[in-house]
Parts: sequence; C-alpha cells; structure tokens
Amino acid sequence: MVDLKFIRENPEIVKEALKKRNTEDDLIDEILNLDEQRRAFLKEVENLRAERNKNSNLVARLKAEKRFAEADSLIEQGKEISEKIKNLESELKQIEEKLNNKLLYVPNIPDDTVPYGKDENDNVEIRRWGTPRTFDFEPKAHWDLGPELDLLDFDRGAKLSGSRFTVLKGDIALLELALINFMVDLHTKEHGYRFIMPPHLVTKETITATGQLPKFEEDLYKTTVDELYLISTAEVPLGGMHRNEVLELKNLPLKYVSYTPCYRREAGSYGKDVRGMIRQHQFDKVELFWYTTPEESNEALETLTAHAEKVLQLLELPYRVIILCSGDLGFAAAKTFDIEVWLPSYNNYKEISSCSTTKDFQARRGNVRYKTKENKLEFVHTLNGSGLAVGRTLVAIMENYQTADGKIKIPEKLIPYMGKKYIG
RNA sequence: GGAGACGUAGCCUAAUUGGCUAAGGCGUCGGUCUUGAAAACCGAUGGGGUUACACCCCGUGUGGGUUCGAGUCCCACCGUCUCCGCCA
Repeated sequence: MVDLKFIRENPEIVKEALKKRNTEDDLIDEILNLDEQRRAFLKEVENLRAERNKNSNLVARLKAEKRFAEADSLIEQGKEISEKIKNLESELKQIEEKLNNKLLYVPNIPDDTVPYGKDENDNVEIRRWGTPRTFDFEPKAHWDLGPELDLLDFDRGAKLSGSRFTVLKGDIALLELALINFMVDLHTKEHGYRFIMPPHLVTKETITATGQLPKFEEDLYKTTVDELYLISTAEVPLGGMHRNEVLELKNLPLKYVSYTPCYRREAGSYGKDVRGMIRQHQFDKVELFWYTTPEESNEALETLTAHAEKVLQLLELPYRVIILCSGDLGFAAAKTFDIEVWLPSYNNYKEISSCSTTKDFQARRGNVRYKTKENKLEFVHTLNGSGLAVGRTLVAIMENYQTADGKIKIPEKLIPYMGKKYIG
C-alpha cells in the first residue's frame, strides 16, 4: 500500500509512477477526492464527539453534586448529539471503506533506479554467468525427453487434473526432491536463512497483505466452504507471518527460506508456454524472504539476488540477470531482478527466479513495524525472491545436462542427494 | 464438534454496582550525574485531524447494539488455553 499521506502530498509523483507502469487511470484523483471528503466528515464528527464528551462529563459531575434536574436536561441534549454523530459516522464509514478499497489497488512506486520501459522488451540485462553449452547432437526439449524416458507424464497429469498439470515419476520425482533439499541446505547452512514450513491455505487478510488480493483474485484458487486461498507463492505466508507485529530491531534482518508448492490459475496466460512443464497450475518453489530496515533494504536486494544466483552457479547452469523496467514490474514490487536460466528448447534464457523489494509496501498493508533506535515505530521493508523455482530448475537440468544417448547427467553437487550420476 | 475460562499499549499486569485523564511495572530512547558504565532521578515511548502548535478525536481481539456516557452491560464473529469427543 502506498502511504495515503504521501499520495496527498505528492499526487504528481504518484501519478507519474502509475503512468510508468502503464496503469494510468483516474485512481489517484478518486483517492484524493475521497480523502478530502473523508477529512471534511471527520472534522465534523470529531467536533460533535468532543461536544458529546464534554456533555457527558458534565452529567457525571452534576449527578455527583446531586443536581439531577440540570443533569436530566443535559442528557436530553446528549441524545440529540449522539443521534447526529450516528448519522454522520455511517456516512464517514462508507467513504472510508471506499477509500481503503481504492488504496489497495494502487501499485507500488518504482524505485528511482528502475529503468523506464513499456513491457518486458524494455528490461535491461545486468550480467551473464556461464556459457550455453554447444551440443554435438540435436538436444531434445524436456517435453520430448521426459515422456520418452517415462519420467514426465503429461497425459496422466491432464487426466487427473486437466491442462498444466504433470506427473513426475521415478528418478525425476526424486530429482525434484533432491533439488529442494539441496537449495534449502544451501540457504540455511551457507546463507543464514531459517527454514519455515507454512500453511498452504491462508485467509483473505493474509493474502491481501502481500498484494495478491484484491486485484488478482482471478489468479488464485479459493476454497469455497471456508474461504481460504491456496498460496500462489510462499511469499504469502512468509510475508503474513508478522502481520500486526512490532519486530525487534536487534532481530533484523529476519531471513526466511521456505519450500512450498505454489498454486496458480494462470488466468490470462492462455497460449503461453503451453508445452512441457514450464508453466503449471502447481509447482514447487523454494522462496527467500527478508524483513529488514529501510536503510538496509537496497543492499539486501543485491544479497538476496546473489543467494539465488548461487544455486545456479553450483548447478553450473548458465544464466543472466535482468532488471525489470517500470512497465513490467509486479504490483507490489518497487524493484525487481529476474534471473533467467538458459533453456535449449527455447534457445533462450527463461525466468527461473524473481527477486524483489517491496520496500514498505507490504509492511504497510500487513502492518509490520519495528522500533527504530530513536524509539519510533516504523514500517519494515520486505523482500522476496525465488531461490529457485524448482520445476524450472529440473527442466533446465534435463535439457542442459542431457547426453547423446538420451540420458540425463546429474550435476556434481546433486550426486550426494541422488546417489547416482545418471538417470534415464 | 461439545463445555468452560480468557483476550488491555512494544511486553507484563490493574481499573467499586458504567462516570472526570486506561493506573502501575518492565523494556527501549533521550537527558542529568560519571573518565566510562551501572544505579538513581527526570522526560519520552499507538493512530489520526490541524501548515505547525495549542487543542481535539480515536485506540482495551474484530464488528454491531444498549446508554447522555462502555475496558466494564448485551449479541455475533475471530483467536488462545483447559477438559471431552473424533481423527492421520
């Protein structure tokens, strides 16, 4: 959530930010208008409340002095005041609800260092690592290789659950588990994260705090009976854990790593990545999440991104890092680095991690604060990043590590987790 | 699922049968003192309205209600604990 006060005082900056995101509409003017109405009503209500308070205090004093007749006449006056307050309050409440709802639809303001751009074509490459392998045979895409080796079963995935579901079988399922363990080990033992296993079903309040609701309801799976939402990323429970809490400065930064499946309806991605298991309704992801101070959050984004990159380096998978331009930035993010891994089947780099700072955007929505050295309560900054998307890592290994005789070599670092050097 | 107890500020704990300003402690920050620290003492320590101050409003799990007036009374919901039931 963007600070209402900030919008009020800097409407042009906020409008400009929205324009850079291609989300220009009259949202800001509506908010300013509602805010003005709200404050006008508030003033009136507060004056009446002050009058009521004065009145009832006087009643108490008169009664104590046994001046009952005078008290009775004040009680009559009090009734009238209360009636007025009641009416105004209900109008005020309606305005406030409208205002708050609008505020939840305002995306985060891009950081100054975010390049201006319209869409993904304007993202800027920052660095590359590794060199894509040159094959002395025709490499197969994972959607061919997987079924041929009876490791990926797209047909049965579709039979069980429809399109964009896949069954992982045998060694490839074990490789998925190995990857999860490998990533969690790295982040907990080398990078100092605390491992968290959160619920996968969360309340509306929780998923609103991280920014998936209310704007992206159509992308979420929702249970009907209890109105719980399936998480679309572990960012949701990790970012919701400290909702309405005050964190201790000495405990910051809090660094959490989590493994969860992620459930996404992928509404609006029809025709995108339809082959194979690049884009699924359910996929595993190891997620990194930070709670930190405003002073340290810029550097934290670099560190978090480096932690995600480390996974690819250890697996010796070529990748590049790009910074998202303003037009491609996610709703809650102020700045995002995407890590893209080399995929032979795409003959290109493909997103495997997205590392973002939301600054105080999520903390404001979730009311997560900390006490500064000066003893002030302030919103923390939150960051999140995939470390990594496990399914896509699996695909990258299958494609990049395939052999001429149609097998898959296991990356050096994963051999201890797999107990073998080849599968297939 | 059933029964009971409970929910107060960053934390812990008070508040006659509804009545003036939610008291006190701890922690934290600032100050006095000190070579430095501790102790002691003083002050500060939720949100909002007002350009800012003065001032005012709100804030006792959430939302309603009763009342001139609600931490206190009533209703619903959420959560925690205890016991019972069911269950991998």
